[in-house]
Amino acid sequence: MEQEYKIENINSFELKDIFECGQCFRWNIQEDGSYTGVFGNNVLNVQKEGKNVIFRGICKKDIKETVEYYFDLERDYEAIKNKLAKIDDNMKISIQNGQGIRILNQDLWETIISFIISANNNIPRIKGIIERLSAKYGKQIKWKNNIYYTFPTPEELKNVTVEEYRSLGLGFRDIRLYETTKMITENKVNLKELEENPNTIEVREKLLTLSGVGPKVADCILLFSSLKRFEVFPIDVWVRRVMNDLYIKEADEKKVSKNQIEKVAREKFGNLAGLAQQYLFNYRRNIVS
DNA sequence: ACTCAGGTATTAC
DNA sequence: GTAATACCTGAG
Repeated sequence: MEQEYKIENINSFELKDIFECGQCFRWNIQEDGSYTGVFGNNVLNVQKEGKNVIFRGICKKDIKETVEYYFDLERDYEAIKNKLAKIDDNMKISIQNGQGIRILNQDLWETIISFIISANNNIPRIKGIIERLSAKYGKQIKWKNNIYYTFPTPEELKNVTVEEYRSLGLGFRDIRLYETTKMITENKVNLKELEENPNTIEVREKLLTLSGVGPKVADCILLFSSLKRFEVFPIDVWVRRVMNDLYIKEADEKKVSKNQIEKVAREKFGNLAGLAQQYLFNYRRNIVS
């Protein structure tokens, strides 16, 4: 049913920072600068007016609760930013650049599949693949004369063949999606157990058994899904670049080892490494484009 | 024509 | 263990 919810005088909430910091793929900017996206069985438009935010759309449950959970509104990002900004000037500048970042509570299954698709791929193509996947196998939601599609559940992908994935433009990731879906529907990996396990090392190990999930994708899943592990530090080409530029300063960034980067991240950022990564990543990407 | 993009799996030392 | 290599696809 259609609902609306407004929050006045909000801090640490900027649409561009949240939706374009690399954590999600299904939010799209509209002509008026607002963003519309699908998550769970909901379609929402998010609009910022001054210091107020307005959420409108089709929401299965109570919109206030839904939004508070998904947008991580309970967390004190001001406090986190203050803490990180004290570390050094690099963090200070990065945070200034993306002060409105929030880490979304995204569905674990959707995050797993999305980041498998992200491997050695670019954002426009990742988004296109996910939309086609949803349009073909997800459920329709109608809102304001538009049709949106939910992200397909494991059951909805259960009988999809490798060839069908290939036809959607998955490329060499087709087999990974097929195998991972199979592992999950056959309960080789139990997502509920992962969500309930407080041991990050164990959860990570389990994620790594999934086809197409390596260290980087596993860390993205840990950080960007409802698993919400802020201590992990996903290292992709951009993070490698920014960490080398700011801290390690090796002439050839490709020679910097992953361990080296992880060590610096742990020492500098501790259990907030994931958040620090997000500010740095966002900053480095913004100064290029 | 050729490189590159949010890496992973496989193979070879 | 660690290094090298192939890999769909489409945009620039």
